[in-house]
Amino acid sequence: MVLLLELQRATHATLHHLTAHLADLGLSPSELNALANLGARADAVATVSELGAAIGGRPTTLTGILDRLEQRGLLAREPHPRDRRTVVVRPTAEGARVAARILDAMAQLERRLTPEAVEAVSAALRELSR
Amino acid sequence: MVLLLELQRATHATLHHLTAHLADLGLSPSELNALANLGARADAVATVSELGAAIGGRPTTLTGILDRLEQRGLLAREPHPRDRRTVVVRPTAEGARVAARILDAMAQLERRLTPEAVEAVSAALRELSR
DNA sequence: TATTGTTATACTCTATAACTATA
DNA sequence: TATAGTTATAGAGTATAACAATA
Repeated sequence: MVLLLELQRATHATLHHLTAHLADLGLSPSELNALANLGARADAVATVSELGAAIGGRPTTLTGILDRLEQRGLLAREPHPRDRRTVVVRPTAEGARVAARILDAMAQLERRLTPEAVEAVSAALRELSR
Repeated sequence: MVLLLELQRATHATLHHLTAHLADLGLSPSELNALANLGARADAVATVSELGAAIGGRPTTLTGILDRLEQRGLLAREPHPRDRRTVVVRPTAEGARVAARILDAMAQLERRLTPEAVEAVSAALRELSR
């Protein structure tokens, strides 16, 4: 088998698993991904550019995703303290709870693998993403 | 880091790499994925359902993707010899050449990893896709 | 001049449900 | 009755280019 084809398939399958498991949230795969990425950060805060880099999305895509998450009260846009061109994104209290739920569901799937396998896959994925 | 977030990121990054490397083909990521999956099969032939399962897409998505690939002369729809409800999809001669190019670009990326790493990742991805 | 984020536009992907033809 | 694939519709993701505000 070709690894990249398996990669695409696994991404589809895990995304489908997550959206089904978290269907009551009514969030799209990209919305789940964006909120989870934000929740996984040390301070749960990022600029739009940083979040775009983290999820592999373009600024134009981010705008729509963030609009919907903001409209649902899951995150807020704030001005950057030092650069007034930049927008900082921060989860609300409810957004943080939802992010924790998503990360928990992801961790549950991850537990199918041994810690050694997780580390090996992680290193390989970083190498492919270079 | 959360492995599933890295998985999403790697999928985006590799897809972006491939579409840039094969920009002259003018194919969308899903079209590349469908054609490569078809080319990776032993006989390069599949039903619409089989291809949908392979790329993690719904029948409704497949219809559009296959329409465009057919319109470009890269594949043909044929009746199934035994079940007249079923449609068999087969690359044309040009489609087979394009599929080979896509698979070659994928293999090139894959060569960044050792064969052992490829096998480890492959096993882990199958486990996550279950 | 260059960068951040948004808007405008057009195309592609996705999900749901309804439909046709066939089994 | 059930299944394979398509069509219809609406919402979401994507790329490109243009834009305003700021650096």
